[in-house]
Amino acid sequence: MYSFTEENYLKTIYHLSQQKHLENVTTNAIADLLQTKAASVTDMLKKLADKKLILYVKYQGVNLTEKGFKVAIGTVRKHRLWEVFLFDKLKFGWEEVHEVAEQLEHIQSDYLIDKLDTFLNYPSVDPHGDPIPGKDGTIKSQTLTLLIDCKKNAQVVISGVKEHSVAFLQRLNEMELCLGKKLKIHEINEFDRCMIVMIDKEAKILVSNEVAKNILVSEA
Amino acid sequence: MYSFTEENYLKTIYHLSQQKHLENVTTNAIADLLQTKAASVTDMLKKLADKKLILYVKYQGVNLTEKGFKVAIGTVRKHRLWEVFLFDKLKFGWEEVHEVAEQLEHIQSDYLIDKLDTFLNYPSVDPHGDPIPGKDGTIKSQTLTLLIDCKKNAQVVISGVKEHSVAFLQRLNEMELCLGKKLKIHEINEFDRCMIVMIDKEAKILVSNEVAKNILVSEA
DNA sequence: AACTATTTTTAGGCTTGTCTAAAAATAGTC
DNA sequence: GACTATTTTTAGACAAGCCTAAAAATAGTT
Repeated sequence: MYSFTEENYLKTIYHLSQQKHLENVTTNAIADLLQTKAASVTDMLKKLADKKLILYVKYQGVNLTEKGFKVAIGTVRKHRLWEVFLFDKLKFGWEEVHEVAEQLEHIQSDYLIDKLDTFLNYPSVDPHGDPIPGKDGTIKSQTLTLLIDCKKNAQVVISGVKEHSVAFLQRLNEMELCLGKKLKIHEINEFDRCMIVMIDKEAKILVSNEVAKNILVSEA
Repeated sequence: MYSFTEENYLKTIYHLSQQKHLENVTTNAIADLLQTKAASVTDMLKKLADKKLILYVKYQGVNLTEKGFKVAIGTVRKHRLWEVFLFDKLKFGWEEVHEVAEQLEHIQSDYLIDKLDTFLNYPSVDPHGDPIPGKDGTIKSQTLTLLIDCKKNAQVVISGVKEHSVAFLQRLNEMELCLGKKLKIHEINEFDRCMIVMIDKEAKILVSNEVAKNILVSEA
């Protein structure tokens, strides 16, 4: 099995390679995300390369191997299943689930994860709308649109968020925006692209373009 | 907060001091339970003493301080709540819960444990009948009797086990004995003290004295 | 009280994962 | 193409936890 730290590195490399398709993941990018120093990252990259979990060329960044990808995707699966548990069952707020799931994702027991998946009734997305990889490592990713890119009078459902910070999610809580809310775009301001949006055919609220840039929607 | 390892040492010292009342806990006893070497234990005892978690006198064994006791009892509380979760919600067998709970007990989040306690509806015992310490560290321990010490015709309820090994618990599974089962002692053999016991007023089964020595019961 | 067996501690070393400071490689600019 | 800024790697060190082997303390026996 792989250590807490190894799983975290692999998961981070996975997330970064998702963001910047094709390109190699850089040492500094990993250090930033893991809140550690570049020198520490280099050390770990050598060890992960020795274990054939990544392809590492000095000064050229890294990519996951098939083997490393499986570990990373497994960690993401565990993380997101635990998030669903915390949100659905323990009634955590969606801004609270990430931190605790960062710990829970490293519990080592495939049996546990199978049982948890069953208990949660095989969820397909986590509380932020991110897809949960299957046991076999496949991900069903829906193509979502940014709210900011929607046209006037469009009717949509909130299906995800691009930004995962606690501050942003709390901002959405204050506006009573959460996954599954149905929106109709009533007006779009020409100057700053802020929107006036109707929630559940009732309240009209103002959504700043900064907020709208980070909300993912699908057609209603 | 305290590390995974520190919590394990404190929990072990707690369990040992429960067993052998009054007396100091010895280095070797800790090493045995934690499956490590005496030299490693001595190292850690010094560190725990520096942090005022234990009272340690060279060659004389250790005792928990108030501070160390709180950490230990907190870890036991977390362990047993997770066991209830695994058993009640995820449908683990009672012989399967311990191993995974050994990992889950080290997740750091008081908020999580509060929420879990609520979700489980404030259980007072774990799947083996052991009491779950309260948030304040108090334990309501019931005084239970060993099945072997019961008299003929006694009517009792299985309320705990003295032995926690997987092998023993599986043995009980085979005999369909579990927590809450009502027993009536039909006969006690004079020679080897094995018992013929009626389960739920139906099946009569033979319980060896080795098994009866490790089952805790309360009056029906 | 002395001798032996057992327990516990010390000493020195190893691994994992981290750090700082300095060196080397790469990228960007004139 | 040379010079500078940035990124990355190397070198050496440190803390946590563990180990083995040897020394010291304690306990048990006669």
